[in-house]
Amino acid sequence: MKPISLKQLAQALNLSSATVSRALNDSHEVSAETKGRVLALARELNYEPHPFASSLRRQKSKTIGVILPEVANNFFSLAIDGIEEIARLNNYHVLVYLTHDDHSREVDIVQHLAGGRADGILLSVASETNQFTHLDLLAERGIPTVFFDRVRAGSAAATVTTDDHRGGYKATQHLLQAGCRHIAYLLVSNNLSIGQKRMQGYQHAMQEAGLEYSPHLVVQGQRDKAENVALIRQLLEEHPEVDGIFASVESLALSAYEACHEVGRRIPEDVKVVGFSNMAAAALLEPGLTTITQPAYEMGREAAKILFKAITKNKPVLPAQSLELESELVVRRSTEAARLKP
Amino acid sequence: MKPISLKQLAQALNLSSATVSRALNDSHEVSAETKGRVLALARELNYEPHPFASSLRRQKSKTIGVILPEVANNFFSLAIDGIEEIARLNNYHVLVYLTHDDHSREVDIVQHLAGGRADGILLSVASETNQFTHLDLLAERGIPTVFFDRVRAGSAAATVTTDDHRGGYKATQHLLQAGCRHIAYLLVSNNLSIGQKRMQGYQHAMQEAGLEYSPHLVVQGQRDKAENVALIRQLLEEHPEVDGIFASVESLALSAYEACHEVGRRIPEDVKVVGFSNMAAAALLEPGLTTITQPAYEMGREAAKILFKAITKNKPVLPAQSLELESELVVRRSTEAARLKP
DNA sequence: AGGTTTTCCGGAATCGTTTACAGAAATAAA
DNA sequence: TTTATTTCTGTAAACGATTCCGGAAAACCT
Repeated sequence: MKPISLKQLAQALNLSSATVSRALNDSHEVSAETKGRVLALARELNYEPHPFASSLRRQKSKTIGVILPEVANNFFSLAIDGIEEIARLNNYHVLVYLTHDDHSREVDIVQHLAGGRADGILLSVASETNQFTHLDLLAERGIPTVFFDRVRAGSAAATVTTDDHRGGYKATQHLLQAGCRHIAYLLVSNNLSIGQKRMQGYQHAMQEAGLEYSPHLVVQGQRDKAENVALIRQLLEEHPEVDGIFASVESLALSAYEACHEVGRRIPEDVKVVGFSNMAAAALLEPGLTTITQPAYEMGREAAKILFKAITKNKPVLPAQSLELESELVVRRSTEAARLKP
Repeated sequence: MKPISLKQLAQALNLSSATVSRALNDSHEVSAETKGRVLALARELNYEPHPFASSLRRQKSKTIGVILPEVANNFFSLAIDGIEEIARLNNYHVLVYLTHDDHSREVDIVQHLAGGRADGILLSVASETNQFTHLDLLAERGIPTVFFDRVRAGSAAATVTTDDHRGGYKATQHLLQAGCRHIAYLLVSNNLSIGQKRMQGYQHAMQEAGLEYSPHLVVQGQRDKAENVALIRQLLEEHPEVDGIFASVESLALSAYEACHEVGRRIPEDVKVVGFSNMAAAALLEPGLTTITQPAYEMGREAAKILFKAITKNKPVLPAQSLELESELVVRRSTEAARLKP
């Protein structure tokens, strides 16, 4: 019933548990012969060390914690995929926690993890989070932390992000080139790093084109999807001049599509849409959605790699290790310029 | 630097660690007064019990393992969401592992988890898996296991599934009603429970309509997406009579769309498509995809609930606890009958 | 008062490993 | 041959909690 313990193994071999432990850890101070005997029986009896006993003694959990706002989201799903891959290569385990963008939940989780359950943490902050005192605990405890995508503003830790400013700029510029003049910006939260940076890129492009930035064309989404559709719909009705929409996150791009349908605005003829997105089906939408696509899988991998470098070297992660990966503009029909009559 | 231990806490209070432990666990054999003192200082010093020490002694990991084929998939993402929710309510932690449909990986993971790292397991088997000896270990060790969606055929454990047979039947019947006569069936793996059951539903409906089942119209997908598109394309070219496609998993529905585009078959005029899917954007595809939608979030929740019932009662999960939830046919334009000329 | 039961607390063993320390045997050096 | 070194193994003390016992003090009975 219960798995076999090292002590039992030792008894069966007429050895002390110390020797057996050393043999299993391939220590140099045990003869080749006994090593062989131990390994043989261990394999035969299907022995494996109890993870927590080992963790307790070594003060290593062999586990990392991943804290995400949500997982029903193509970006985070792909990121988890990358993270799990690197963790597996390092023989580590992955605990996943979801904040659902709730700050107090984020604090709870971090506090729990700081208790020794994880050797390191990958974090994409909740949109509600604007206080970061809970992260000080991690620093005190010396638990390396890497932020990814949604990062802490002036953090002392490493971050893995995409070129959000540039992405916002590229998206907006693309809309401008397609002929848009009144471009709305949709974001999910004002105190989120990504929302701000992407917006700066948006403003930058607008300014460069000699267009003035209008706060009325900026819509901040809520957590509820139906509400977002209503908000965008309201925007379109109150501002019929809007001829372009830049959604800084995937879900808002979809809401924009729905809102346009509802109020009868055709994409791309009346309104052109571009959005940050990692949706596999972006090309199959009606019409195909022009996207700024982040290398989500690679971001997960890279963030995990940085974390493991810190864990294995037992050093804190330095901000200097931060990485900024490039996002890609994928042009599809949602931003197609009006067709010339043949 | 290091978190405070129970022993230190006891010392500071001039109490034995036994008493402090009991106080923290709200034992009846410690006076209200000392209980108060302990709790107060514990809170002040931000004490929390070391998870592994506690786990080691109590032989409870407070952790469940979730083994999935992949996470970049709307169904599994939603399921994780539900699982995490229930785990949190039970003060449990969630380890996530991905098999990428690799059997040997599944075996590895299960063996690791059987070592005591998890108190229970939620499993959606890899498509490669057709041997289940690795699961016997879990039974021996008394680790409760609940399968969900992709289940073991004649398993002795509980399962949470959707009415796959009925779903397949409904999908096919819907295509038939829309006028299809040559319906192709796409599945991901022949030894997967879901592929088989959904196919039975398909065959059932075909038979009921007096149509004969043709193995040539059944396509088994590979792991690679591009390959799937090619396979479906080949099907469409070799069998121009195909006027309906039923994709038993989401990714194949998308591949079907692409294949149709490539060979110039219009949906729904030439070919109608229906697929199992949990894509949020199904309605926004070109054309909107008719789906059989599974209650993925609820399935995750229910599977987790069953698991926790077993964990807290320390009983194995019984097959009798199995649950079959209803899937829903959501009709969209991809199966719209040919319009009558006005 | 004497006996019995509660109430409350501490000592020490325990969970299953790892590792500092020590010591015996074997080998090398003198 | 004696001494120094290497090679191997074992004893015991950790890691940080929980819990079985046992016992002192207080409270409850006659």
